[in-house]
Amino acid sequence: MVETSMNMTATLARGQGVALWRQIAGTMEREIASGSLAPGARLPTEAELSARFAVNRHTVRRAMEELEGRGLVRIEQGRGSFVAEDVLDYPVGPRTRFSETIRRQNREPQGRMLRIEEVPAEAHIAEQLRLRRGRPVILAERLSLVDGRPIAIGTHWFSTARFPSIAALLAEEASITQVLTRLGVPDFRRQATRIIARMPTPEEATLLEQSRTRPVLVTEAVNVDPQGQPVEVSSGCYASGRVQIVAES
Amino acid sequence: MVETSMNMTATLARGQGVALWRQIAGTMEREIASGSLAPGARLPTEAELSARFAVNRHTVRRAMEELEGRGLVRIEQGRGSFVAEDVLDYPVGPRTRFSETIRRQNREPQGRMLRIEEVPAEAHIAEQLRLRRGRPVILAERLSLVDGRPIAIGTHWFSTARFPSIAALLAEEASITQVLTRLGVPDFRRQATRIIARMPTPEEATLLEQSRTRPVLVTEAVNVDPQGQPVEVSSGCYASGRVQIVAES
DNA sequence: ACAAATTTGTTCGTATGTATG
DNA sequence: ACATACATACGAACAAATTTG
Repeated sequence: MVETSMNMTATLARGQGVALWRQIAGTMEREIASGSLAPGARLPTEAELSARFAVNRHTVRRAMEELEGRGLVRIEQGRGSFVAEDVLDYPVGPRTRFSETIRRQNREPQGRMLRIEEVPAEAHIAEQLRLRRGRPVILAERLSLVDGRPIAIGTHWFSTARFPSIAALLAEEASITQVLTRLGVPDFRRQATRIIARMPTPEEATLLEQSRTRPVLVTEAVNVDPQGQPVEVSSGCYASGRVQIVAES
Repeated sequence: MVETSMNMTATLARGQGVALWRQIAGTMEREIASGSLAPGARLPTEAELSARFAVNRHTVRRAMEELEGRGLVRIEQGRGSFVAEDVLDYPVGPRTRFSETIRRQNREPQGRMLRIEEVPAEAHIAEQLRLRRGRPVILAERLSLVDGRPIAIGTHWFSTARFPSIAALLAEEASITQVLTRLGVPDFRRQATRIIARMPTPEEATLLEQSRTRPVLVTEAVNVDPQGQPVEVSSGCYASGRVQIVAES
């Protein structure tokens, strides 16, 4: 149970021409705007709020509906209500680069390499890299964070034959772009990005600090060099609710 | 219980240099390719297959893994295995038009209008149409089908002030593009498309003939006329698993 | 809301055949 | 001939997800 006694029973102006639910919504909006309720923080339950404001639960619900409609809170049946976090725009386009796009939104991008392995190419990875199935490929998996919150799991496949030394470089250097530059591919372009939705695996949910009942967005794309040769197959698994993918036209 | 006696116990060549699981995979691949197992059809259970081929369940599972890896079947824990249906590519770009993109994939697009209503504009719809909140807007909701299968629910908002007669036209004519042409907007362009994933509402799941435990992809975009004036806010709710969104670069 | 039945997923263990050096 | 590694195949038990009653 959350300690709520710090909030003394709020006094509302009854019969003064302003509906109680509007006063409640206004009070909560101020608390959210002031930062005393941080983004992502859990709000008191409807029962707690109705006790605090000494009103019926329906009145609180009307106020919460208003706040949800204005995008200030997020209400989840069976879980609770939460201060809305601003969703991050994740643009996809021919020159999609993680760090740049994040910094353009005045946020701080970070990355943590999860694993780098050499594995035999699965059928569809091999096809896109124009290799034979089973050929060795380097698989690099990285967790991307923004402002300390996990945002996406990126998985990248490279041909070992084309980039024999890439594993070591990836281990040192965080950025895929920089690693490819050092390997003689200073420029590459993203072809079509395919986007699907699915439920996360337990590991994905843990890494993304996300409920297992909420879906993830999954992208897949091939990066090609200026000669049109495939350089990398990359896949991203995004925490839905914290990210929206923006396809620029 | 499904009647399986029509399939007599298949005879596999043991000890002839071809692994049993490969023979099983080959047999099932032929049955799928021949069309005797149609796309979307449920395959026999692992238990039934292991009886049919007189092998251990692991051996059947190894064969199924192979087929899944090659994209021929889809295996779902607790439900069963199914012959894969090809996912529909749904491109988003500046000139996205439902019917054209579907026909280009040699499929038959259809549409069914679900409702046309005049409602007050919610905050974010109003903002994108550059109206004041609460101003009347026409809301049109349509189910899109391809080859008879529901694919997406499209919702469209238009300013009543700008298009006073649009409701009647939408009721007659299926295509948004044609209706706008007749209203003096022969050309429009799609700006950025935002894409998120979420769980469907019960109504959405029913309309899309989809399990409520599978997510949907939701797109939102604004169409603007050549002068840059917003013409329409449109949102699409896509059955994940039957469709993938393709962002062209 | 709960329980049962069905179906796939995972993890043990055991045994055998085949390719390699 | 032998040792080793690897793929194949079978068996049992249990876990997890889904559907049905």
